[in-house]
Formats: sequence, structure tokens, C-alpha cells
Amino acid sequence: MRRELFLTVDIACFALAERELRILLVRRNEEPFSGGWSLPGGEVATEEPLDDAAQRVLSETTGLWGVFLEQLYTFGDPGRDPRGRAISVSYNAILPSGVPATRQRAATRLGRSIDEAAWFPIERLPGPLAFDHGRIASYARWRLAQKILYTPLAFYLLPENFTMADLRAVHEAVTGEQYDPSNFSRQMLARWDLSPVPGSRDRRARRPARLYHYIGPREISGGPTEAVSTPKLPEESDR
Amino acid sequence: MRRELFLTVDIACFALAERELRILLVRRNEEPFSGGWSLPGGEVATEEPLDDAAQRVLSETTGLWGVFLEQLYTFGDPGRDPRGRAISVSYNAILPSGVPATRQRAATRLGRSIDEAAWFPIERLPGPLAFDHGRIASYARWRLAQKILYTPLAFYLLPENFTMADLRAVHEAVTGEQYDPSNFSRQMLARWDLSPVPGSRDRRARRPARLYHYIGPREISGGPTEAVSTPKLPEESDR
DNA sequence: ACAGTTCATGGTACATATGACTATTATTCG
DNA sequence: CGAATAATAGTCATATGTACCATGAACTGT
Repeated sequence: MRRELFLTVDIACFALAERELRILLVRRNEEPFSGGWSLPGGEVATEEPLDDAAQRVLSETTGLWGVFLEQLYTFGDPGRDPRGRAISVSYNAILPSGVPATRQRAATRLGRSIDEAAWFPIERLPGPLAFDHGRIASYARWRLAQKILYTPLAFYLLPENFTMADLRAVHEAVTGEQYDPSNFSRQMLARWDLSPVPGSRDRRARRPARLYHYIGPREISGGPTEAVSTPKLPEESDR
Repeated sequence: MRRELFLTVDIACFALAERELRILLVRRNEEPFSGGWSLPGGEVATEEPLDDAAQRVLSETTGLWGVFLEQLYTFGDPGRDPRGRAISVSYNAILPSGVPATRQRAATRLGRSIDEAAWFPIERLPGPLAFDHGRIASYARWRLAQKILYTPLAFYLLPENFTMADLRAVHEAVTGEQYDPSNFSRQMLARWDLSPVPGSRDRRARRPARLYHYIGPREISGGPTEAVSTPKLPEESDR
């Protein structure tokens, strides 16, 4: 039976792990595309705001609340879902560092139609995604690459304190470009409010690197809401 | 009776007239907001792609086909429409010059629920708009102001041949900024492929101004479709 | 210990972009 | 004709971008 009209949200959720940009995928155990990987998504409940639905779906997959979310685009081609007229409002989500984006520790509670949730490097997805999710994911990544240039998005992906090399790695992972360390550092210090953390240094590198933290506003402009919800640091809200 | 779920498109349609940026509004003659002004909009038909619905709605209001359209944002708060759960996929539309964006010649065929269509300067709307359309319109204008900086959007609003003063007026109307004529010209010539039209000059000004036309690509990047439909010049498709 | 390696960080030099400003020119108006 | 106006050219100080070199502080292996 083909359904007349139903409304879903799909989330392109990104995090940084091992200096790679990774995306969260779930494996379906229902037709269509049973066994295939897709973006985490779910139907919007009656009387549920779209942003709330996105938060809920993400929370059902990751157990995290208050993650930064931004609406991306709405896909509604008839035929994009064989079950019926499915309207998908897609969202970009940014998981802050500290949440291990590894294959093992991805999911907490999974819905009926999902077997497994896992993180994949955006460059090495496990084959084509279900539905039109490949298109959504690539658009989501493109938007990230644009936004990191003029919003403090990179600081969402990084821990509180980070080195210039960390920051550079984020930019390189998101945009795919390579940057000169010296010039990059100069530009970042000029563009953003970065405060060196006194005393502490990072010992991973040969020469100890200075640690910085971002002290500017954390709002990411762009949405029609003007003010974007301030992301609370994620917490295991229920267990 | 409150409807369960229905899907609409709403269009923020812009055009340039008398060097002002104007937006197309329609006057409602049905509740809710009967007598109030709103963006042109309409319900998406079963099996109708979202972009097609937007083109259709715009065509029903203006009689124009093949206008440049770009999806903006999807508004779906419960309560944004008293009749039920209304999901509005909003679009930006750009009407090329040549279409008179005056109050009189706005509409051709109007739907049942609409009395009148008219153009208003974006700075002087006729009071608050119906539903959340004021928010949509202001976001639409903000997006235009962003996009004109890095896409050839200005050339959609201008006629084939234009002077530097015309181009500057478009930028000033869209962004609200003021630009130095000399510096502006230098920047435009450096950024875009502009070809002077040999011989012809514009005689409106004291000193005749050189005419240019844009010879670069007309695609406006940004959507997930990558390639955006090439806008045909509008034509009165039916009369 | 010491030499070679790695990477953070500072510096230098050059090209190009930007922005404020002046100058010149071709018109129209009175 | 001369003043006014707006188009266009030019000038110059400063900012920014980019390539590259230099130095410092750790590590690694012998």
C-alpha cells in the first residue's frame, strides 16, 4: 500500500575522529533497502516541530541531546521512497569532540527498523546509501565545507583546548584542501578570538604545540531563526 | 476540521523596478488572514515534485514559466497555520528585468483564494504578512543579499545590457550597502566576465555610460542539485 | 650523547586586493 | 558658454594572501 504523504527527517551527523571527518550511518533491517546503510531518520510525529523531530531522531540513534543541528534542504521527489510520497527534511548535525565516533560506540537505543549504527569516514562510505541519502550526504558535506569558512563551525568539532595543528586538520578534513601551517595559523589568529591556554602544551608532536581555546560567539549564522540554539554539551540524558 | 498533514510551497518572488527591489504578494480572500497579504503559495499535488509545484504556483500568479527558483527553507511548526499541520517549503524566485514589477501588471490568473497580486518594495511592505510569511520574506531577502556576493544573481535581475550604475544599483538595493562607483566597477570587472557592448551607450546619465553584458555561466551554485535549471527568458505562455 | 628528523612557530618578501581619494571627461541644464 | 552631474580613470597607502626560509624543541635511533 502506497501512503499518501508522510514527513520524515534525515540527519547527516558529522564528527571528528582520528583527524578524519566521519558520518553516522545506520543499517536498515526492513524493506526497502534492507541490509543497506542510510542516514539516521524517522517520521515526524503529529504536532512535533521539525527541529524537535530531528533532535529526537538523533537522540534515538546516539543517545545525545542538545547537539548542534541545522536544517539543510527538503527532498520530496515522488519516487524517492517506494512506500509512498515521502518528504524528507534533511539536517546537518555536528557532534562535539569527546563523543567517540568509532564503529563500536555509535548507538544506544535503536529503532525497530535498524540493526546497527556506525561511523564511517566521509571519504569511504560502505557503498551507495539507501534512498537518495547519498545525495543528501554529499550536499551536507558541501555545506559544511562552505560554512567552516565563515562560521565558528570548526570549534564545534574540536575539544575545548586544541592546537593549531588540530584546527588545521579539521579544516583540511572538511574542505579537502591543504593549508600551509604558518599562514593558516596567522589567518586563524586574525579571524577568530583565540586565547592561548597558559602553561599547558600538547606533547603529541615533536615540538610541544601551544593550546588555544575559542572565546568568540558560538552561534552559526545562516538559518531563518537568526539566533541558533546554543548547543549544550551533550550528556547522557537517560540511562 | 483540522487537517492532519498538508504540504505547500510558498514563493518569495523578487524583481527589480525603478532600481528598487520588489517582492510579489497576493491578497487573501479566505480565512485565515482574509484580506491580508501573503506570499504566493499553494498546495503540492500528489505525485508532483516540489520544484514543479513552485513553478506552477508562480506561474498561476504571474503567468511566467521557467523563472529561476531556488529552495530556501522548510517551515513546519505546528500552529503556523490554524487549519492544520501545514508544512511549507519556501522558494526564492528571481524575475528577470523586462517583466514590469508594478502594482497593476502583477497577476494573470489568480486562484480562488486570492483577490489580487501586487508588487511591493521590500522595504515598504503593506503591514505584517499572513502566517509566518514575514519571517520567510526576511529570510529570503537575507539569502539574496548573501548570494549576490558570490553568484551571478545580479545578472538575473538586470536586462541583457546594463551600465555599471545599473549593476551597482542592484547590489545596493539587495544588500542595503552603498558602494564607491569607481571601486565597484573595478571589482565587478575583475570578478565577472563582463563584455562591453560596442558602440551602444546609455544616455540616461549626464555622461553616456558604457553598456556591458554578462558572458559567464548563469548557474547559481548552492543547491544539492549541483546544476540549476537554466532559466528561459519568461514568455507569456498562454493568453 | 649525538645526529638526523619532525613539526611548531616566527619571519620575510612579493603579489594582489581593498578602500579612500583625486582627476578627467562627456554630457545636460540654465 | 559655464556650472552641475555623473562616468570613468588613476593614485596611493594599507591590508591581505601566499610562497618560502629560518629557528626551536622535541623525538628517534644508534
